[in-house]
Amino acid sequence: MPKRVDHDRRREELAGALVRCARVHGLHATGFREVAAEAGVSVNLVQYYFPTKQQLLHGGLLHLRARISRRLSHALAALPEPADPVAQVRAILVHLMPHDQDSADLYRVHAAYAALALTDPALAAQPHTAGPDELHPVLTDLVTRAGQQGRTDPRRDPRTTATTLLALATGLSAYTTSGYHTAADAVRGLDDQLDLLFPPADPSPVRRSALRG
Amino acid sequence: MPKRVDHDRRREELAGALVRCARVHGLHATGFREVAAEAGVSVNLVQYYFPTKQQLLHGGLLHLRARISRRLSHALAALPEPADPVAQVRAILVHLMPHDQDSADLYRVHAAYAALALTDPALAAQPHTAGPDELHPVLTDLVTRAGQQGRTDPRRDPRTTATTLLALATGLSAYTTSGYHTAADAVRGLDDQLDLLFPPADPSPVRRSALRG
DNA sequence: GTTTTCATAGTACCGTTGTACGATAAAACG
DNA sequence: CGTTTTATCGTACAACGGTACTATGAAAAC
Repeated sequence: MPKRVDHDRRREELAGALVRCARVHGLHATGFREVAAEAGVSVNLVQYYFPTKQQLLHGGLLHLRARISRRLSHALAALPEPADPVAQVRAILVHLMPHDQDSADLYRVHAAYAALALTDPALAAQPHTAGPDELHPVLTDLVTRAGQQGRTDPRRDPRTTATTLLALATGLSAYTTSGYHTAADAVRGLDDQLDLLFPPADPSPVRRSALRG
Repeated sequence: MPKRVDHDRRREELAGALVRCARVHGLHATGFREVAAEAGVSVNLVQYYFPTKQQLLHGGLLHLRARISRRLSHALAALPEPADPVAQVRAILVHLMPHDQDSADLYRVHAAYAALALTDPALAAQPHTAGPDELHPVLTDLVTRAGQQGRTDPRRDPRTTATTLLALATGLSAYTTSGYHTAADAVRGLDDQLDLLFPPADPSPVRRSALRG
């Protein structure tokens, strides 16, 4: 075997194996032995790259976040060019939710990390474990831009709208993952909310005025 | 010690101890020994009432659900008499969210159960583990009643509205529990959404018309 | 060509966990 | 009063977890 190995690459492989295990048996039940078996290497090799379990878990979290972030970038890049802020908001939220097999797996494990962080201070100390820390400003900015284009009620606080949308996506994702409804239902719920917040410039009767006057 | 003991009572006590432990160290890290120590009894006594760990976990879940349900009933009973459906919806959702120490603990452990159910088929098989199974019809009914009173857009599907509200409450609760924002912020977000869905019969300028025509 | 370094493997150790077994005091029952 | 039941306890056992120690073949360095 060669002497020099790309440690980062190897860590990525092992972190991928960790996520693959956690997706099935859960994060708490995934240890060195399972990861090693999944990756097809010895137990000690896992320890060679992740000396302690905390580092292993941390590596898995980094891997997870990188994959989610990559998916999000692709989704945004695939949007048609005249960047519509509402469409961007929708793209971000939809691709945050478990809408296909891959994203369902990612969300599942991410939820497991979030649950673990509730009681594990070492994980909670890691930035971006579960919260919308870095996404919230982005959404706030997009919502603000949409407001400047007159797409929403100017009296609404964009930060509140961003929080609401993120929380809704989170809740809908949780229900999808629990099997309470389908991914399509979740997307429908999200679109419904987007229509409510950013009413389409429609020739149809105005949504709300029907029940006034 | 007396010969006859109310087993159900004892089980409640032990389940309470389980929840108290899980609140701090997490559900997966809570075993017979911690529960026994928390309850001030021997390890074997816990096993006497919950022979296996699955039964112990199941007992804790039942205890949890009973307490949440009791809190909800009290919240609904405390409402002023001419039952306003929107106020009832709000009461249900607010008291589902972690808005004080007790409900924060309950939500925390409930979230741990939900996370565990994602990978533990035995828990997932238990009804009402995490989903809004029994609350959704209630909310749908209340939203329908609100619609009959002309409080909301008649074109909206009450079931969709109920799902949205539940998912929003879930997401806001998750962020509160993760420490991303305060419980008051979460309630504000919920109230904002309720105002959006059920605009107050206001003398003030109509919310949405400001940006049309 | 020898020596050092490095990636990998096997195995062993110790703590913890769920679970089982046996013991005991007290109450109930005859 | 004796016996049986019952709530409780202490201890033990087998398995599994993370972690540490040692070995080994191969590449690199000199």
